[in-house]
Amino acid sequence: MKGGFVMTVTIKDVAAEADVSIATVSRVLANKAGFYSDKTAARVREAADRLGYRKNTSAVELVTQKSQVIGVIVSSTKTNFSNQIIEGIQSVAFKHDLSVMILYAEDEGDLQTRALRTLIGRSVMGILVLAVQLTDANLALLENSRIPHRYLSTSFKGDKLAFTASDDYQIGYQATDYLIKKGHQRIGLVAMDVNSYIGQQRVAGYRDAMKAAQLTVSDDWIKPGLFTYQDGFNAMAEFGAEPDVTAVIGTSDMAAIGVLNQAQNFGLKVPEQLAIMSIDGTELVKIVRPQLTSITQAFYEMGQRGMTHLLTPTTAPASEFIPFKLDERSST
Amino acid sequence: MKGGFVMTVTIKDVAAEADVSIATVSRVLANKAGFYSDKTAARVREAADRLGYRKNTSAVELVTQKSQVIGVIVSSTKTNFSNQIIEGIQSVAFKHDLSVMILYAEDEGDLQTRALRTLIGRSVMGILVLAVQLTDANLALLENSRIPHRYLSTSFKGDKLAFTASDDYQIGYQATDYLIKKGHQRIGLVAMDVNSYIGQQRVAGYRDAMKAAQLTVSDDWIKPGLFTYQDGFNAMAEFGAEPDVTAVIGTSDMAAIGVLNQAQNFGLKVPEQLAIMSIDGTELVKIVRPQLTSITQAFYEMGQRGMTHLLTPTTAPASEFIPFKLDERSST
DNA sequence: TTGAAAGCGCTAACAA
DNA sequence: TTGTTAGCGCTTTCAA
Repeated sequence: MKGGFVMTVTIKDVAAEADVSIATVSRVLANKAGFYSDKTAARVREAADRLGYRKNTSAVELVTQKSQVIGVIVSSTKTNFSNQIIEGIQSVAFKHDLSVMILYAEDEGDLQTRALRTLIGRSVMGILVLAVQLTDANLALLENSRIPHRYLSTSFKGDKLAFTASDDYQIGYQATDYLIKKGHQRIGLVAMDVNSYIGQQRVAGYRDAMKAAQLTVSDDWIKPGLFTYQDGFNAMAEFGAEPDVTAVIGTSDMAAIGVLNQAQNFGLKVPEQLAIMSIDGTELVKIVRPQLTSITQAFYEMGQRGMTHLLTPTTAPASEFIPFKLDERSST
Repeated sequence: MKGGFVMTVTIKDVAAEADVSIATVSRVLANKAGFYSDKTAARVREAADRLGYRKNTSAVELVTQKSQVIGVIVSSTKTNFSNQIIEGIQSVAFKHDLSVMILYAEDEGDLQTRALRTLIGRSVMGILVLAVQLTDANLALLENSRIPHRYLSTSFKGDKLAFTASDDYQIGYQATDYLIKKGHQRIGLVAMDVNSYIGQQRVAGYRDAMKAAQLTVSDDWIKPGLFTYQDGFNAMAEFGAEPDVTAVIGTSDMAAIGVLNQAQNFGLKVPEQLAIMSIDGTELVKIVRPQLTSITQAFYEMGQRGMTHLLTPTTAPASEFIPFKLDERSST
């Protein structure tokens, strides 16, 4: 009460100060409406304020056996659009008074395991896995955790795993179809990770669109990578100064910009001599010249909807695709 | 033991399984070396594995009165370089077996308060405030929290607050000085937030460098903003197609790119008719054409060092500047 | 080297 | 509407 150094003030102190029991304090502070009178509530809140009381989260979580935290596992490298998704997540979390705990991991086992264990150990109330491809072992770890979870910006075959993502097959298909309608018959597709389901789906969409237009695909129009700027740049370097294709789809914004820069290094006019389009549609496509036509994914909404579904498992669809759009700009 | 549904396994179950007391289990699992024999330890660990035991973080934190979590408050808008800083933080956190909890906030009171309360309520062991400018009330809240904390990528006058940042005065000075040495005498400085200490310092450095070269500054060479692409773009629009300046410093990469694009819209040749340089030096400066000369900040290292200092308060300097470098590219 | 037991701060029966 | 009390799962004296 008078002592020199600051003790942490507990519910007990507040109870004493307000001259009620700790149970009452607990009820008031947890807003268990109906279980206390207004006067008491006021007294308690005043006392709490006066003492500078802060609820001890660990204690609450221990006794309730759950935490008001949503865990997000995100790749640190593919963070170009992750921010937008996370903002969407945060916006919903804020409304529900939840905290968001973000952990970085890669497409690599150790960090994933570590992140997962951290989250599971904290009994977070939900886990969102954002654009990272879990190893089989970690997938099992998560699935067995009994913690509600959902994958964002990653889709899976079948309906075992719940995800909220863009339909990458359709992305591949429609990007290609758009270019075909523009008159292109020889189209490159570059920098996707063909070991990922996303990459495979985009390729499949691309191939089907070509086939639907009765166009034959040459295998070296397809140049894999890891969605990076450098992969796009290198892919274009392989196409050369007199490319066999008249249009190239970069499977990420950075990749498409890589293509663009290398094309310009070759002296190719975009879009006259080479059309380029991009998949993602972050702000980056607007800061390069010419601005890139893009498949624009609704990342913010993806975060919002994924988070919302995580919180309402009963009404949520098992999995869901978020619509994307095609924004025509100056590169096609 | 046999029942259909999975109960959460506690230290007690492990103790029974290994036929020791819970105290022993606790000691083994907390690696209190010297307080148990090797055989016992082995038995305990086996039992824990067999049962799939996971330590309950809330319980640990409740009893030890501290958590193995570092809280990071970050702006969601200025996230261009935040990722790099966060990666630096994570790398150190990983080594020390700490979790990092990232909360988004803005230069706006409510979200800040919320984020701060969340962190304080969890008794995190440290807080890193990353490039967000706390309001006075929230500054007080944090300072009074008794939780170790540090500001990253933000500096302050005086030595009250501990920070790890770049020396923005020097950044402003050296960027300007470099252009002067290149022969420029009329230099613009655009898009910094002049309400922020960072912005003020950069302007001060700029002015002093000009003065040192006996150059007079015209006030409309200085065009404030919020470090955004649009601010850079607009600033250049104000300079016009026949700008009064021969060089412009964008106070962020995005701002500088805005300047670049508007300059090119005017048909100005860069760097021949207008030199442009950028402050930050993220990957963005390399994907535009021409590539931008930049003051390159060591963000990753900033995160690493800031985090390290947070963990070793006794040996850490009160505040520290992280060296930056000047990378000459094609825009000057 | 091990065990018994107290207690971290809080919630939630149960009673009153 | 309020109070009493039994834990939540763990760490840490204290004793053995």
